This record gives sequence, C-alpha cells and structure tokens, in this order.
Amino acid sequence: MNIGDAAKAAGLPVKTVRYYADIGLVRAPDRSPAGYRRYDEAAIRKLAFVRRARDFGFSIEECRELLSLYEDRSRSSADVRAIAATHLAEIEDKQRQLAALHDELAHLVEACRGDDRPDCPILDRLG
Amino acid sequence: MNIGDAAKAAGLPVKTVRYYADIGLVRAPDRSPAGYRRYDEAAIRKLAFVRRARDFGFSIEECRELLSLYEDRSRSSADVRAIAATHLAEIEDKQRQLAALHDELAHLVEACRGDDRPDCPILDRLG
DNA sequence: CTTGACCTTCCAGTAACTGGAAACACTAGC
DNA sequence: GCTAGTGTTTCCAGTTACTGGAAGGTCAAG
Repeated sequence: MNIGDAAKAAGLPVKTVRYYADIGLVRAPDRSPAGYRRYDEAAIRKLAFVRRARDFGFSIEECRELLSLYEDRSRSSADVRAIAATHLAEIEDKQRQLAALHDELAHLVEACRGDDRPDCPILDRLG
Repeated sequence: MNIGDAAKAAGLPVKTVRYYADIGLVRAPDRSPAGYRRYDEAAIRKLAFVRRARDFGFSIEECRELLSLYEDRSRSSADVRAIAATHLAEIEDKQRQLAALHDELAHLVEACRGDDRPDCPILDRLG
C-alpha cells in the first residue's frame, strides 16, 4: 500500500503519516524501487493505534511509549495503566482550570450590558 | 523603568515583555541613550492588562483587539462583549470535549487491572 | 578597576503538524 | 508514444507563544 491508501486506511492525513515516519514514530517497513513508502497491515494498524491515542490526547512521546508497550508481548498492563492514569490526572487538572476560567469569564459577560456605551465590566476587570 | 522592573511590576518574565515588544503588542515608549527599553506607567498597565487577558485564555491576537478597545475611549462595550462571548463559547466547547475524553479514559483505567499480566483493556481498545 | 547584575540583539528550539515548491513516478486515454 | 492528471518524493518555511542561550555592551557598588 502506498502512503495515500495507508493514510486513508488509518484515518490520517498523508502529511501526518510522512511526519510520523520522519520522527521515527511509525516508519514504512519498505520502499518501492521508485522510493515510494510501502505500508503493510502491521504498519497501518500502528498508524491507526497512534491516531486513536492522539484522539485521546496522548502526546507523541506518550504514543511512542504506548506503541512500544503495544508491540512488546511481555509488557505488563501496569505500565500502560500508569501512563493512562497520569494522563487522566492531567486532563482532570485542565478541567479544573477551565472550569474556574469559565465561571469568571461567564460572570463578566453576564455583567456586561453589551450596548453602545463604553462602560464595560470586562475591560474594567482586565485593566 | 527598565525592562526588568517593568516585567516584575506586570508579573511577566523579561523575555516575554521583550517578545511582546517585538511583535508590536506592547512597545516600550522610549529607549535610554544606551538603548535600554524604558517603560512608563501606561505601558506597564498595558503589560499587566495583557497578562490578565492571557490568564483568561485570550490569544495574542485577541489581546491585541482587546487592547485597542481598551485604549479607544469611544469603543462600545458590545465589541468587547462579543470577543469575550466568542471566547467563552470556545471554552465551553473544549470543556465538553475534555469531559467526553475524561469519561472514556477513566473507564479504561478502571477496567485495567494494572498487574504484571499483559492483558490490558487500554491497549485492546487502542489497538 | 573589577565584579556582578542587567541590558541588547540574534539564533535556535519547543509540539505537532501544515502548506507549498520543484521534481520524479505512475496510470489512463488517445 | 504522448500527454494529462494524480500521487509521491524531498526540503523549506510557517504556525503559537514563548523560552534558552550566546556574545557583547552598560551600570552601580566596593
């Protein structure tokens, strides 16, 4: 499979697949005589794996770790769980920050009349 | 005031203040004979304004808009409100995405025994 | 007069791509 | 066999909002 079909199969843009190859995350296992990257089933599965992990918000480096655990048949589930749990804690942290932000900003927007006059509690608060 | 004191007063790293000057967000109103940036009260107020707006998650470009509204004595509060409301909607959107992510991932972490065995629902789900 | 803190500019790197240019490869139709 | 169109290659640059570091100039204190 050429890169275009592989990308389609994995649900990724071609550019991204090439990028993943460049950074050594998922390399094409082979090249055609003309130099075209050729992807097999296993490589496409890895690409799809990375796409899903990225959808879950895992960073590229986390994906690299997960991928090596994924490929290592003797890995323990504890390792994977640790990565996921850390990531989950980060998400919860971000959620808290976002909630605080939201409440403050919502207050300001509510307090702002939003008319033609220059009185604006939002600017007052910022300035 | 030199850049160090201005940065301290505004609660920003020196590098960031210099960066804001470079991109024309908040320029130093003057330079010393030796070429040192000199900040006055007004400039420091603008720097602090930007810091707070950034804390609220406004992008640099949004800060630029807010700043020009902030400086424009004839501006209407509606303009400011519109920017803030748009930003609020983005925050809410991100909150929803994060919540969905959180629930899915929390499920997986919960389902994973996290022991020495290779059975791992997290990897199963990703792979 | 020297030391140390502060300032300057410029260059490079971060995360994770994305866009574009120039050139080569492949396929279909005529 | 030729041509058009699409797919592929590499490389370079840009994105966001800084951050780190190097090389060198400035200033105040002792």
